[in-house]
Amino acid sequence: MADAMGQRKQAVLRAVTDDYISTAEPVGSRTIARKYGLGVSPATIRNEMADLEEEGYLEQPHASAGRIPSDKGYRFYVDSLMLEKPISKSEEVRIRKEYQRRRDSIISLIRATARVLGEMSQYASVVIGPTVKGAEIRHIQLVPLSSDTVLVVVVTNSGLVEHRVLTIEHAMSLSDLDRISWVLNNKLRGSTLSDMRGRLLKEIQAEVSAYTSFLENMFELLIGAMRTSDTEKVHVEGVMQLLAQPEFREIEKARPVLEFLESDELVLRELSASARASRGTEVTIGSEHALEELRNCSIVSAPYGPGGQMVGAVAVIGPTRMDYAMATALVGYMAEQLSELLTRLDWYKSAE
Amino acid sequence: MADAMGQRKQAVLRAVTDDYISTAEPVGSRTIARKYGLGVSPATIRNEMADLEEEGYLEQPHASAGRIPSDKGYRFYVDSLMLEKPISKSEEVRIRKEYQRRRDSIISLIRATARVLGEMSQYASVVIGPTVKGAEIRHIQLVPLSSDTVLVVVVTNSGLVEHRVLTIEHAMSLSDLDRISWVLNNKLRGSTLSDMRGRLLKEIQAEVSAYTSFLENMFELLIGAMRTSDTEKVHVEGVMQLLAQPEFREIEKARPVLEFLESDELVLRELSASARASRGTEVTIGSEHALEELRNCSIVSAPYGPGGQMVGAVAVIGPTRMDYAMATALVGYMAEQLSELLTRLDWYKSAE
DNA sequence: ATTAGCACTCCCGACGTGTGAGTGCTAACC
DNA sequence: GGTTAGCACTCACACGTCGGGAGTGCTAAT
Repeated sequence: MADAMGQRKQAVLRAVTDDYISTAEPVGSRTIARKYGLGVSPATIRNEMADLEEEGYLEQPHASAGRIPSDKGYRFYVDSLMLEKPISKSEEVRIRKEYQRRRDSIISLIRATARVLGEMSQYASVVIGPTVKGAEIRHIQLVPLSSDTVLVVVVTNSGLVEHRVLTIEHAMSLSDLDRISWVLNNKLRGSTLSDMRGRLLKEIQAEVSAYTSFLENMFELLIGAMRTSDTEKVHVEGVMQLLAQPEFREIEKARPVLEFLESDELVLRELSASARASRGTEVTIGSEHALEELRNCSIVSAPYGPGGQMVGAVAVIGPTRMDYAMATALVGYMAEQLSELLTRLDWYKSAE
Repeated sequence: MADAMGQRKQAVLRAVTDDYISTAEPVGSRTIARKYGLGVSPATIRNEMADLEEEGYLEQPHASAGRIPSDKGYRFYVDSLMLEKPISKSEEVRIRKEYQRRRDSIISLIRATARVLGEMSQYASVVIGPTVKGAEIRHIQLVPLSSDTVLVVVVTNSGLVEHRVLTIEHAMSLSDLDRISWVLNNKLRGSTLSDMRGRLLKEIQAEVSAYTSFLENMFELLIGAMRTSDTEKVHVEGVMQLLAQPEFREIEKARPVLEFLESDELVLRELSASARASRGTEVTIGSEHALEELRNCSIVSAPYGPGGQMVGAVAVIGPTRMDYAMATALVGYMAEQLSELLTRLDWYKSAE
């Protein structure tokens, strides 16, 4: 923090981290000297390592073991030491192929993203589906279900489809519903759901005055729905791979993470920050997490969305001993590709 | 199988199974004699147990341990020995409350079902969402997304909403799409998706002859979509609880089940039989499963659907040492409640 | 500043052993 | 003949001991 780290010390920290990431075993001075050509003896490495430990970059599981990086060490590694590891041509092809096949709905895309990310990273992956909150309304349709229920279907500009069942007091005929649908569409097309309550509500009520209370209920429902629907959009894959990692072999260690991943609410809260901020790929390491449950994990996340407007996030969750170079490259690429696809879906100029 | 089992032998088998289910420890003759008032000495119990073992109902983990039920033993227990354990009033209330809050869409219902089932059973739960296959079409809507894509939204009688993005060759105006939507609705309302290809396709093409190829593509897409969409409807909850069970404490034991639960395809294949057959609650025990991965598990499943027509299934997955009485009661009740809710949504007589 | 040498620490697996739970068998009992 | 008491036998498991090995920190020499 205070003084810049010497070149060799950085090399040692990088070597320790690289080695620990790939072997999961504490690494000793001898190993470093042998496998990484620093041209100095183990004793010298030992001195450097002792310094690094004192400064908080390394730690020792027990007195006679090798060193492993601390969270601070990983942080420095990610920020300054890590060598870029661009994704391979074959991976790229695999991803494109997968996306080619899943163009038929946004949900397919999201699910495919989660799956591919999980398989390729060998960690757990999370994808937060696009939020409806700020989205533009493209179409609203009322469909009668039973004598006292109506289904409200909303389509947004990015191809999202939300629907809710609305209970009504008085039976309404098909033509009534069609007429209301028609008015709604004319008034609402192009505005966002959040716009709905104010001015527009009044205008619409004026036009179909017979159904004031129906409309009020509907808006209430829709606005409420948009708030709660988010938790239904968390997609998790690859939990198994996470359990295959040596740090999670005893279930007691894995429990906190699994509990986190099982709770859509928690996942959403944790990642929504990253989804909104357009900071690009972001790494959060162990104790940097606000959540106690994640102190043994790292998360690599990136927001995505059409044309720079971020609507969701993709992420990989693994042990702090994660292959950060691979994960950042992969997450970044997936977010980029997904954004591009969404952009292509969304450039219809509300003509006519 | 051949001869009816003596009363006392049955009592012993029940005692062993009950005890093992609640303690997860092999149970010895002494325990039985003490905890379950059979009025005979341990030695007598030992003789009975030796017989039961010979007949294949019990087995011994190792020579000096107590007995545990074999799969055959569990089967007999489930079929003839198990005492009914109806769900408690408070559980009932909890379930009703939960359902009260989730009436706003079918997906909410399904998810709530999975969650409640998981929490209450303390095992993993699976819910297969309703299939669109045989459902009646209530509404079709075409919504333009970009200049070369159209979103097709289909609403079915049970309130299911499916949507797919369709790529088109020539740009189509909003009014064109509206007109086609209108024709489609008139023709298709009330028929099922499977009906679509034959007669109806021709009729519709005659009416809007300008868009022959568009319609063909759309039908193709929809029919394909309905086939593949199923795998998107598997909801799993409570994997954590499964891992908390003593038999899955070492991850190696849990891996097969977890792999099964992670693969929507496998889950669907395994449960779709139970979903279609209207046999009611069904129990499959360990080696009775066709899948090798499930040899350490039991599944309690029941189909659900509106008015006797089954469209999906709910299930609980646990170790073979599962509390079958609780699981069958719970699964049965949930399926019943869910069916009732769906029935209520679906009695609109296509008036007008 | 770097390195060789060395004593020291600590984890880990192997081995032996005792204990306790539970069995099967045999012989007595009703 | 079914039931029971008694007893020897068998394992799994927990516990303590004991080297071996890996890796360190320190000191003194280069």
